[in-house]
Amino acid sequence: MAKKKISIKDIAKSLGISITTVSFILNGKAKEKRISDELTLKVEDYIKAVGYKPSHLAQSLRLGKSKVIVFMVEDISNQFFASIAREIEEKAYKNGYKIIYCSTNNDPEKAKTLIDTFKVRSVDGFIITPTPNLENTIIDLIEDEFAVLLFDRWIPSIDCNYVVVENEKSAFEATLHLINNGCKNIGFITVESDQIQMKDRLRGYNEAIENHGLKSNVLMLPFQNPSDQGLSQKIQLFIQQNADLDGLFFATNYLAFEGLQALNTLKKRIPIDLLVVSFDDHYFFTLFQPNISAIEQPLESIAEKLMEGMLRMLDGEGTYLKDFKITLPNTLHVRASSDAKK
Amino acid sequence: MAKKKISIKDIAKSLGISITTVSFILNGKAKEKRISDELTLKVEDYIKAVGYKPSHLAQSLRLGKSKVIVFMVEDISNQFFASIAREIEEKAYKNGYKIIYCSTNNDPEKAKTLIDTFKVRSVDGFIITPTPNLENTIIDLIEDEFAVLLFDRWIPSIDCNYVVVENEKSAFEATLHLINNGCKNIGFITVESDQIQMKDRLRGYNEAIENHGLKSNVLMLPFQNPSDQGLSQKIQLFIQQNADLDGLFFATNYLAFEGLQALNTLKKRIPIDLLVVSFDDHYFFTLFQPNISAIEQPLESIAEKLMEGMLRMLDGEGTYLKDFKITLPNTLHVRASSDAKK
DNA sequence: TATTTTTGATAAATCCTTTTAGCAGCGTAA
DNA sequence: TTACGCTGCTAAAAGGATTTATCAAAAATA
Repeated sequence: MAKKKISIKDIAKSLGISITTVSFILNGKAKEKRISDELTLKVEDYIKAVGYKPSHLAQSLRLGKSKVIVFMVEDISNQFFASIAREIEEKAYKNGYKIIYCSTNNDPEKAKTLIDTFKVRSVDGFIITPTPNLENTIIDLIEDEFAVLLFDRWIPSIDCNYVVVENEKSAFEATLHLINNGCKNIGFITVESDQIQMKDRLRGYNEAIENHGLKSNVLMLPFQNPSDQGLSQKIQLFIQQNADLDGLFFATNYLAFEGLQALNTLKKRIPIDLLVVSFDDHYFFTLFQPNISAIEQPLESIAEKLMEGMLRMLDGEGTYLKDFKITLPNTLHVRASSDAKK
Repeated sequence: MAKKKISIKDIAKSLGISITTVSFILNGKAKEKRISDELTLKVEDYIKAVGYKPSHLAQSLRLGKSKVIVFMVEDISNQFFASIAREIEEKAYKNGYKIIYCSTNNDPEKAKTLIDTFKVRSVDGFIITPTPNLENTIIDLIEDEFAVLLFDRWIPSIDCNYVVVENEKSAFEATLHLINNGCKNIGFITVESDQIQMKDRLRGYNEAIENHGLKSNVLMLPFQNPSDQGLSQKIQLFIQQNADLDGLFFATNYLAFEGLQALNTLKKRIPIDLLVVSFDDHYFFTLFQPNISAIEQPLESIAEKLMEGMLRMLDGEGTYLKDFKITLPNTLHVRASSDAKK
């Protein structure tokens, strides 16, 4: 027994006036369009009484704006992305926008397909963690005047707005922190990937190492699904082959988790045998014994900046924002795992 | 320089035929509507050549279906919900549906507001983890002939389809497992909540306890944001006040994390001093030393069933599914934390 | 040849809104 | 009296699709 949805036309008919008048009143243009106060009030009362709500579909069709933003990440079940999703969602709803999400799995083909799908679904904007080889798709998007914002990584070769963090600087500082705590042989464990944030982290590490005349020692793991097997074993092997390691820096938290397993298996004691620090802080790092030092990305600021940029594009300044290329600072949390005084 | 979007009308004009014909061909009704093969081919070629894609907005408006499903959970940044989101998303896109997500924070007012918002946005279906006091809102939803599916918890007082897990049975079995491993005094740590899944877990625990003539020992923590402080201290106190505890059963994983902190602080050794088991398995439980036994919910099956139900409602059987009230079994993973033979 | 059927296509209504252009009616100024 | 401006409201187009009802021409039947 579904209540038939009431439309603007029904209201007009019931009140014996025109659709136009109702629409003007609905959109707060009564004064501007010289609708009498008397009629305005009458219509407003009636609308409230019947609980009329305009159809957003029809509005979108008419106005060419859907108030939908696509949030496309590598994997929505990843804690980092899920947390940002949560913040974004909050801010979007507050401003009358909805968020549709999708995961690329870092697969360029899937990303392209998804973007194509959404282009024709008349969404207004895209917040994207780009996969490799996505340049042209993103260029098209911008040319088609969609609002586009990259985050987590950006694409140097194209002029597209983004919100990222200081990967290089923080990696530099974390490495420095290990050095200052007495490490002479620091291993950097990362993942084989074109992702610019990963390259930046490696660069930061290498700079600090070189600055102090140390030897770079990098384990580059194949890019694969975090839940895949074998990562831990590979890290184990690396540690065994480099008996003189006295520090480990993990380029992201899931590598650290695997690494901690490896250290456990090898009966290496943290921070006695080795100091440990990781990029991407995680609740679990404070649960683990000893607590693991980590670089925390400012999730809330990232989300804030993303929505700020989106809203500026969508609600006013148009799809091109001059210089909305934002790099946010991280926070290094020093915990027991890298505290030599322990 | 945005390419102007091409519409069905443009195609008709370019080809000198009617909109109707184009539409019929687009919808695969060429044969049925006796459009000649020759013309059909010509139109299809043209459509491919210009890369025309129909406007989903217009289709939705016309057909009254938007191909959008709302996924409303307590908190999308929670690993459990995020993981299911990921699975749902995958299956939805495969079937031409989009997923809009939102988090209620378990706040009934926020939930109602969100549902109201989406009702007028003409979404087709709702997948919901209900907050308290949501009965009437959900009844309205069903009366308005939206496709509705509850999950994680359901509402006994209303006839609404759902997908949940065997909370009572699994809690019973986990408690039994502790008993069989020699526990005489098992503490159950849960959260003050009307949520039916929490009540069921408590009931399962109590049944097993009573069955074996043991004493029920429940710590009911106030419902609050997991990141709030003080949970760990409260658990600590509980453990100290019950010196004879030899087993702990956590009703959900974030309580276990807090509890593990507490045990750490108190220098309690697992599984020597206490056995530990938790509801809701988590990656960290296998990372923690010793590995923590836990009950794993079948995420993929849950997502599968949810989408199966949704699709049946949306693509055919209509909004009322007879007896789609599904309870899925969990898996108890016995690990070092509850293995007395250790 | 006259009538009916089939074939191949289309006009127009509909979904619900926004917005431009315009229409009466009335008072005022010339 | 004529012209003009203002007031209060509305008709109709547009946005992009689907679908019902209809129509002309050709083919089949009587």
